[in-house]
Amino acid sequence: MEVEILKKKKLRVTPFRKEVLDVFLKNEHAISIQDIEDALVEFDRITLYRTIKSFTNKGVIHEIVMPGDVKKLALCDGVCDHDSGLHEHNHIHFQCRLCSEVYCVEVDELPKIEVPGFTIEEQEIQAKGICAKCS
Amino acid sequence: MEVEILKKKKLRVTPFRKEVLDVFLKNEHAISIQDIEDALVEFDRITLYRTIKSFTNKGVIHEIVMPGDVKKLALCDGVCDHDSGLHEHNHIHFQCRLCSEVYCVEVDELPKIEVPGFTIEEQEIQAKGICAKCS
DNA sequence: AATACAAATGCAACAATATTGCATCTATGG
DNA sequence: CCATAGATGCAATATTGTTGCATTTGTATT
Repeated sequence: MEVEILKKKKLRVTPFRKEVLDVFLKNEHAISIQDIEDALVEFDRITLYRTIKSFTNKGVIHEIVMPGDVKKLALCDGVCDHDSGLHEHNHIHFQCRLCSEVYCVEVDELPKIEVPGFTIEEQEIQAKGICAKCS
Repeated sequence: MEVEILKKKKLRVTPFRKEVLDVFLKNEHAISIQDIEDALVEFDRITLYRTIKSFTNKGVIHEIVMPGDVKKLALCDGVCDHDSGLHEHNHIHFQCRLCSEVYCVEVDELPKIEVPGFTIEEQEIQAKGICAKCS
């Protein structure tokens, strides 16, 4: 599983990368760098940061920053494959007011915003409320 | 101007706070903490951080984090008045791909997203494209 | 299977960003 | 004008992220 994901994105397969990827695969919600550190038994912090950067650049994961919260990371759907900026997501980022977890939620269609004078090329939606589990 | 804003939000009026508020009033786009530091002649960095925190808590300003960019700050419309989380904005956050500036753009109506199982209470939209000036 | 080489790792040092404690000062309501 | 809660300034420290460099490892190629 981890191997296929890495190979598909042309990333070299190493034990450490598989471990990091495992942490993402074991969580259905977005995780913080601290969460990853807690899940790993022994690791080098610098290598972790570089791994995260590689994963982000190749579209394996993407960053999510909810207002007032630490940066979180989540697996991409498989369509992301560029080096910076917003990714082509068909999902919104949702944070639950009760459990504080951040989820990437699939939506059929994102509404198109129109703003006079501005050309909108990409957009992302961040929402807060109550998640399915806490309802 | 600065005094009214501060008093309305029940914040004590000090020379430093007026200076910081001035920096916001002089920019029509969101600014980084670095931008504020550059605009001030002599200041205490810790006091600046605390001022920003007070302003944010009282809804004078709000944080904007665009993917891959540093945190930026912008004045609130006047409707924000709570201590954390998303604010009740009627605008979207827009970053220009060319000049990199971040703008809060007023929109008549934000589209409502529906997600089965999730109760969405607040939402924020982040967009990228070309701004009015760079068009 | 051996090899060559680009890429990843691990360590040290450091840079940027943000917070806490505490003593002092000041804006504001009475 | 005074009392005092809140703001400031300084020192120390925490958190988060980066860079350089020597060494190791994964992968494609022979």
